Amino acid sequence: MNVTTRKEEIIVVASRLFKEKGYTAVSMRDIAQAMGIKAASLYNHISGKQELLSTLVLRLAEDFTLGMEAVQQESGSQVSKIRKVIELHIDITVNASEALAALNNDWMHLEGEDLHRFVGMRETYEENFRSIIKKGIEAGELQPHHPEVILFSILSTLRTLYLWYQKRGKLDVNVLKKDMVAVLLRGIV
Amino acid sequence: MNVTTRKEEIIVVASRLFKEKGYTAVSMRDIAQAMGIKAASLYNHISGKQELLSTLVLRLAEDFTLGMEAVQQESGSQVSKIRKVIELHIDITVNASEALAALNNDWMHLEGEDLHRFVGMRETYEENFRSIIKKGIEAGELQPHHPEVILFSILSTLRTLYLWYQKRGKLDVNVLKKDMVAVLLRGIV
DNA sequence: TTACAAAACTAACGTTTGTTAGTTAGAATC
DNA sequence: GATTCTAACTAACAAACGTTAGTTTTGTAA
Repeated sequence: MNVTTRKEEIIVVASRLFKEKGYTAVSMRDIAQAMGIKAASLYNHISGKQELLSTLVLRLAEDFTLGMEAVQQESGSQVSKIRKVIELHIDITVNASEALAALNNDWMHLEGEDLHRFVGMRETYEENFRSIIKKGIEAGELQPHHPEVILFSILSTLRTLYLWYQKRGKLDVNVLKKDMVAVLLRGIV
Repeated sequence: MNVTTRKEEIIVVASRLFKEKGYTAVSMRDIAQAMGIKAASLYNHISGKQELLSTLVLRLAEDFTLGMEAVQQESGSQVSKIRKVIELHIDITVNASEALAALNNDWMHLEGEDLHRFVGMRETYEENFRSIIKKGIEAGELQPHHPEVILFSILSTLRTLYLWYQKRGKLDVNVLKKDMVAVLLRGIV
């Protein structure tokens, strides 16, 4: 009994290469070489390059969607929901930092229904987040800034967290959560 | 006398395509078609695809470097320097939003000395920013959070500004500056 | 030992890629 | 009017691409 299938191994290797050079710049021969086999052998396990991308991206997109739905159904304040969203991003980043690169940079190379589905999920996600922020402003919990500025200030930081969170030594996840919540909610001055 | 050279037109078209699909996914035939000419004709004006990328990226990188040097030589508080950096990013974003995509996503496809130079410039830039933040914390101007968290929270938002600042209608540049400074410095609660 | 399935291989395919060479039409300069 | 320059063209190249077909090796179960 093997703990991971060969297919899963390919996906892991591919996500690492995609992170380094981007989906288009990585060839099937690159992926094969990184696994010590020939390109044609990959096709015993996967249907093609596109499957690698769509698996990586859509899996993660569903994690985000489910996480956001859970947050949405909570009963606390809007600020506490935002805190939950921040923690959601950090949790996903910590154990899927490679695949996040594909989600952020290569989603536009999805094809057909996969592309359509991803874009829909992303729009829904942003709309849910925007709704939390607007309610927070209405309730007087948040400063009355342009909601779009608030939304994308937070989201930009969370989305690119994968690029830097592991660069400088090991930031403990809980410390990171605490610091990021503080910085994103209460600022730095 | 023409106000822009043909070469400059190619660079503009290329940056637009690079933003949409990424450097590797854009072919010379794509660029040529977008200009209504054949791929081979491009070579009357440029030396190759790589020149397009390095021109786009290094030009912008120098803008950032010069801007940061100017900020560094100011005499105000560290917080006012950070405010200047925020404004610098917004100014560059507003009139070079296409090229910023290449700088953010495709710099790794630079070759040889160009790659080396870019990475050096980016490291210096981050180091200068980090230094401002550290001094700000020491001086008691900034909250004593992990400097790395502060640095990349701000930088992530500024670097991906090009992705969203023009999506929702026209945000006036000065309003945008004011809002972003407020959100990034003082938070949202 | 045989049988079977999993996972590798070699060889090749049709396309697309960036780029070069050589040519041509029109405008500017002498 | 002859010459030079600019900017387009056609044709073609070698290399790299994703993928397919058919074959061989390897490990497991009967």
